[in-house]
Amino acid sequence: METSTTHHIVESLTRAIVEHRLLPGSKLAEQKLADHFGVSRTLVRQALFQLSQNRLIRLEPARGAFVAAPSVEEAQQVFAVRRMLEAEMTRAFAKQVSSEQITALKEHIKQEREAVTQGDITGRTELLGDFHVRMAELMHNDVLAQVLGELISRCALITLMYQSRNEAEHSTDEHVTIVAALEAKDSDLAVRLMHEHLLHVEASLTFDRKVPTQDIAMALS
Amino acid sequence: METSTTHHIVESLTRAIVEHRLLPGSKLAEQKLADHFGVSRTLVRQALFQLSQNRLIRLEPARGAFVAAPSVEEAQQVFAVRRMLEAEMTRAFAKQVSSEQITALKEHIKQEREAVTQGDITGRTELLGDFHVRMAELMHNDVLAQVLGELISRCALITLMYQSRNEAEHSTDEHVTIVAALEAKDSDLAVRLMHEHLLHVEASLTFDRKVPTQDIAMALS
DNA sequence: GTCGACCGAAGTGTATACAATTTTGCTTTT
DNA sequence: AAAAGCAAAATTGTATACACTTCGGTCGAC
Repeated sequence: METSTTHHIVESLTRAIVEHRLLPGSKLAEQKLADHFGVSRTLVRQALFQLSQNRLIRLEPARGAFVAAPSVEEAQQVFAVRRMLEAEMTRAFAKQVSSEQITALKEHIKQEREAVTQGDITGRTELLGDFHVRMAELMHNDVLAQVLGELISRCALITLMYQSRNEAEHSTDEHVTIVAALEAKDSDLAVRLMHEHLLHVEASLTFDRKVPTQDIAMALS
Repeated sequence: METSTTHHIVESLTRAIVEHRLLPGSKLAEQKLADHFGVSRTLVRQALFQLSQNRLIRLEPARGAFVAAPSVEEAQQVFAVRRMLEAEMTRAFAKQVSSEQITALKEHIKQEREAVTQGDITGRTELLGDFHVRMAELMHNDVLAQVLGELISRCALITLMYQSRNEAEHSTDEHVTIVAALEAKDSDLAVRLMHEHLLHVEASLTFDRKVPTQDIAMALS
């Protein structure tokens, strides 16, 4: 089951949504998508269902699929969960940190900087989030990595929508200080820095509301 | 989108899997399920996809659906994440605890006891897990409640498989002590008790391996 | 006697057809 | 002119049809 065609559709729509070519509230009509991708509605429906599980779209019975507009409350709840989870993750990480792990994280940060300086907005947002997932992976806890990944992608819409370049740079700087604390095996400091980092990211999100609607064919070009 | 027919199929299969009428490894053939539920393969496939997202089944491309057999490592990782998350949840809960919340938790524990004494194995496992979700809900953090719910259902298979009545009673007792600590606003104690509670639950799981395969029609009766 | 290839049955993957529901725009009524 | 009603068009929900892959077994070669 589950071919790669569906996956391609999911990826394509995800990018379109996350890059705001499809604005929150836009209707995603099945036949139009099917025509665009040159497949049947069957595959489109599979993809839409998958996207709904990722909270990127909302499925309304008998009415169709719409690009999700995550609420401020939801984003705040996500960040509350992340603070709980990642504070403890950081503590556990510090307890078993190795030089290879530090090297890997530093390497990741290098990529972040590159994306930020190049103005690659989608890439930098993804990389900034991946830093946290990377930590989980380096601890060899796949479940943790996956849960974190879901949480991050869950408010990717909001994060992407409202993160300025300055804030992205600030995030990378904070990643650097966290890694430094980890390298020094100062777990209390690392935990505190991670906690504050997440507070900063949440605070940097300016919770405006934008207008919905857009043309599908245009957005997917 | 998403009607209630598929939901019924999901519920029915979930019960069957969780109650071990369908053993890990069993093949779930689409046409057989469709016949059994009196629907087309379309709806069965929707249900199977949903179940795969819940990790209750595995979907292998072009081979079909099989009841999942969560590995020991995965269960341990899930518990590691739960300890991280729930320790901090407990701390946050203690900081804002109200008498209504305590009452609600005590009421929940009463239900647990009832299920345990009546030997309602499925019910008691569900209620024992729901205690933790209930805490999240009482904090008005839906995201937290949902993430926790997913984590718990993710190893429901294993938990259910290997939890004896004695262990269930022990869990309820520990819930009582946690609530008592919360009521006394002793957050440090509550956090420690929760942490130990989760260690106990994990330790109580005897990680045997059982044999697979079973007849679908039989299992769904 | 064992290994390998081929053939048929069974099962999954995708497309299409049909039914049921919602949406839309026009007509009618007040 | 605004609102309500109705019918046609569009869209979603479900079933079926067909293509393609996998699985099992038999037959034949070595």
